Amino acid sequence: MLRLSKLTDYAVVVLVRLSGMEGMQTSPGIAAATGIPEPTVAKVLKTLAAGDLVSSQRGARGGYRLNRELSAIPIADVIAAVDGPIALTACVDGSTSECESRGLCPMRGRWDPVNDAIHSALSRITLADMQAAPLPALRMPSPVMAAARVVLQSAAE
Amino acid sequence: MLRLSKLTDYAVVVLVRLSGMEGMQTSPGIAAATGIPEPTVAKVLKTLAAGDLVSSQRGARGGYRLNRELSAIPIADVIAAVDGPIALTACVDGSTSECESRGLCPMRGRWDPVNDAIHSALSRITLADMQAAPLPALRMPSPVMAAARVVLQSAAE
DNA sequence: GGTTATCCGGACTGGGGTAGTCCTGATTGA
DNA sequence: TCAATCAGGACTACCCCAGTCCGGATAACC
Repeated sequence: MLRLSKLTDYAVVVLVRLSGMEGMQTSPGIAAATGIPEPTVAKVLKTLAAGDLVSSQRGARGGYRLNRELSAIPIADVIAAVDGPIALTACVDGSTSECESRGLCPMRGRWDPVNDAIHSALSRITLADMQAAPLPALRMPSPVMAAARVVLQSAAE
Repeated sequence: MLRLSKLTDYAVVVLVRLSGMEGMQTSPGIAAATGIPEPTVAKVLKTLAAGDLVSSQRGARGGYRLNRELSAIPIADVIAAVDGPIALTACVDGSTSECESRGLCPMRGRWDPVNDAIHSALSRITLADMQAAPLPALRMPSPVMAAARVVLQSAAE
């Protein structure tokens, strides 16, 4: 199974939460709203700020806010900010360390097309594509929406 | 960084090696040819046999052989055989365990489009695409091939 | 039928990486 | 000046993977 760090999952949750509210939001506030432990939220936000996805404001009444809309944030950017460059193996992510069986390995560099394919796939999906009506305080204006929610529910379980 | 288990990388090397030789091959033989430790090769081969990518033959003069040609093996199959189902997060891989912040998490099931995109990207790339002329005993029939090798070399480093 | 070569399945362990916490300092507004 | 908040780093505990090892089963050869 391809594994994504849990922090990336948290990052998506946090970013969606940020987009849902006006103005600045503090990490304790986001933690309370999402159920993610506060120190972890702070860690994620700091990482996202370093990746230029959010801006921070220090001091009293400070907090974080989104730099771009969700639809302008491909999931690849989030993964890159939290987990580093997108690559499947250590062999091909630009590391300079030598592979132990370098002289015999017939696969050197061959993962590149795979990495490219994944990167382009992830670049085409934005957070807006992943976003849906927030589950808490859900409004159901129509039976269609209710049906949609059932589908989403079962897909998630 | 998306991480692929090292075993998957080994699996690709082993499968390419299997395709390069006629008849049965033993795990010690493959280990010697690839530089991968013998117990690890055996482990990979057992996993691949369970995934129906290779067939095994017990007893003296036994060994392993490919079930299909490289061009008929998408990399997605290899990953699925070695690492399990292709999914980015534990949330969406069919596990029955509950997410700790289930009621608040707005992302339940939202990774599905991402997983689908990655899966389809990986299904389009076969081992034949990743294979190239084996580096040991390399033949260079034309300057074009020599130039190609330089490109592959630099891409791998 | 015995011997040899090989695969099979599981258990075990050490190391690396991640998640999560904590602390100290810097910045800003009241 | 004080309180609220972010910044940056260090630290620890835990989990998972990589790699090894062992006893057993199977098949070919002599």
